[in-house]
Amino acid sequence: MEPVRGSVTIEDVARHVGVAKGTVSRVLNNYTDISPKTRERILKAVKELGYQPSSTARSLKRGRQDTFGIVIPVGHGHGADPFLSEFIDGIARALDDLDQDLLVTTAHSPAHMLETHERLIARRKVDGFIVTRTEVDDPRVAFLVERKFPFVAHGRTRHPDDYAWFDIDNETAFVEGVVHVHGLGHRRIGYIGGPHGLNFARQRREGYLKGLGQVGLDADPALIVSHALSEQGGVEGACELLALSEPPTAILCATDAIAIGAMRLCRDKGLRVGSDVTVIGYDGLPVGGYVDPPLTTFSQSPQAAGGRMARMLIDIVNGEGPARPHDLARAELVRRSSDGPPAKSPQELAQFLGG
Amino acid sequence: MEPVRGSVTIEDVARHVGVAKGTVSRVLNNYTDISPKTRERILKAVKELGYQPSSTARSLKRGRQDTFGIVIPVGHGHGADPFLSEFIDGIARALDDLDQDLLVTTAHSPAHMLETHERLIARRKVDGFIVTRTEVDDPRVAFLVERKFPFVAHGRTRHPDDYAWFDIDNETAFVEGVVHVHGLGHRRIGYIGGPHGLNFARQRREGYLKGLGQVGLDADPALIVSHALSEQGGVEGACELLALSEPPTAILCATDAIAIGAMRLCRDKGLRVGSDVTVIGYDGLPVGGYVDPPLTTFSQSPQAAGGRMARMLIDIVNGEGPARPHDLARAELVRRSSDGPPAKSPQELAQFLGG
DNA sequence: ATCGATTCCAAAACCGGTTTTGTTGACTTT
DNA sequence: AAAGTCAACAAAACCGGTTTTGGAATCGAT
Repeated sequence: MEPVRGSVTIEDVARHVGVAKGTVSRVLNNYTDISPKTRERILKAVKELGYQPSSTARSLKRGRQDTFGIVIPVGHGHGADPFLSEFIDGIARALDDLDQDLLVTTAHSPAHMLETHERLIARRKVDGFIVTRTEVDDPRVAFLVERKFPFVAHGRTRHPDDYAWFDIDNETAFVEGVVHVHGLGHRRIGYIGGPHGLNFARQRREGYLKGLGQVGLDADPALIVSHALSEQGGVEGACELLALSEPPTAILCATDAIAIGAMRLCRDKGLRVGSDVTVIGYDGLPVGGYVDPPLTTFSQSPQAAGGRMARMLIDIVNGEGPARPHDLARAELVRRSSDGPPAKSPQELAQFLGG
Repeated sequence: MEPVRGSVTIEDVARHVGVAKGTVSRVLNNYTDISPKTRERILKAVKELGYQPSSTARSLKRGRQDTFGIVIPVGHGHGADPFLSEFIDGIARALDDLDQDLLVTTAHSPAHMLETHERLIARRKVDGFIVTRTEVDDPRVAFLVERKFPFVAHGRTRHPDDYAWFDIDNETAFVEGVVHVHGLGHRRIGYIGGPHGLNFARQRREGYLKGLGQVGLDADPALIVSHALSEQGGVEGACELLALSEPPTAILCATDAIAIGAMRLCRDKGLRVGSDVTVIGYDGLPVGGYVDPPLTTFSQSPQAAGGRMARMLIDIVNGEGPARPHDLARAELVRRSSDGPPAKSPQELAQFLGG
């Protein structure tokens, strides 16, 4: 059961030229102590024989895999996260330029997730990780920090100084969101957030509150609700907000999924989204362009984020630049059609819904 | 610049127990020529020291990487293919059980794609490939067949006997599609297809034609149009079909993207999709559930496909089962709301559109 | 008591690279 | 002319596993 070993090795090249294999290696790695003549002959032979070094052998000696890992969470049943696929796309593209590869693994539970990281480290399959969807107390981050294993996290945790991260300025985005709808004429502005455990959810809520302060509006606790980060959560959140005696005319949602659910409920109640009520999401998911009306949202270009993080990670692994780089990117408001000046006052809205 | 070599090696374990490292290896690989006593001691030490073999070293000797590769096409600008992300999800899940990993790479052109496959083979980073979105004359398939490198293709090419594939029975699905809308009462049934170069597009058209024969309808060449596999293509296709003097009341589309474009055009023309005109897609993309009305489509569960292909590939690499397994899965009609009995006859439709 | 067969394991070879160490001849230097 | 330098490469060690080879101890058979 001999494994297929058809490929040409460095030994073949060396024999073909009549030098030691170490010499071939030195040429290929741009050492300077080889005469130009020999160098040429070796390079020629390499091309002729179509030699490519075995990354396995090279890894063994150098202790580097030229591979990064990403572990994506997969739920029971519910499909792949559309954000992640574009994110991975961005990482892979950037890595292609850097001659690195990306190992993608799935995990179905937090424990399994940790286990997978551990396995990939122990088996030495990757040089670093890209950690997605960071939580406030993220066990993966804690684990990797403790093991001193290179990684870049997408999002900050409770202790953001301990490691490298790339994040979106969630807070500023929601400040802008509030200012934007305030500018459109809205005065009752609601917020549907997610579980407080998630860091970005907390930051977005902070931004919402800060924005209110900035435009001189008081925060009404009744206008702030928290639900699951899903369409269903959006439905429930909107339902709760619209049941108020003085309902909001604009609803800021922590994610696009929530916003889509909220929009659906509004429509079901007979409201025209974009005039009767403004709904704004966050994520910039492509699906937001397909819903009716197309969703106005904050976009953070998953591809760009992935690419940036890949480059940060390689710098870390190479020991270039700061050991724990931080990068805060700005989300951009993508105006589609789910926002607009309020067509009804909160009172009229309540009356309409009541009748 | 010494690379981090903190991890415990097989040598450490051997020294700790007082045996040769070969002996440790034999225990770990379940050889039978080690006494139970020694075996126990070694296993205990392995657990104590938390030893995990280096996959790199193991790969070097065994010539296997326990890694499969997938190269995904990325276009200029347009985002990641939502089908692919779920597909990858399915593969990664299946591989997790099989103790394999998945290397994901991107390619921005057919040439780059070939080059990437070649690089991964030459560098010996993967044991096999999963090839997505096969074309009728697919250079990747030709290349891999010629190199005799293990792979499983998603879809058949012109020479389907030369290699292993997993495919959806496109033809049968479209036969069913025609039978379905015929059962709803439609008699003018149109078809918007894609470029003939794509194998699945051809098969779907065949199925459409066969379905017409089955229900006793004549094929009208005017009802068959080909456009790009995109929303824009769908818009153009529907535009062409609705301009006919006797337009179709049902439109079968080769992909969901096309169907979504077609639906949009119908709505823009004032038609109610699901009653005035029936539109059916193919792919089962999640986005189909968000459009208005939700799209009726044929679904092929990307996850299931990915999982199945991963298992096929590992059998091939292990030399188990047939050398070139084939698997044909059935697509399922997911009825949402874009189909229904025709509310208007073709004549009424033409009149409505003309007026 | 001797021999062959087993059992169990040590020692060494090997995978294909990279890196360290050693060697040779040419070229300076005093 | 002897000693020291340097350029240019060969040879060997090494990375951490797996596999082959070989040998000592035990055992049963003759």
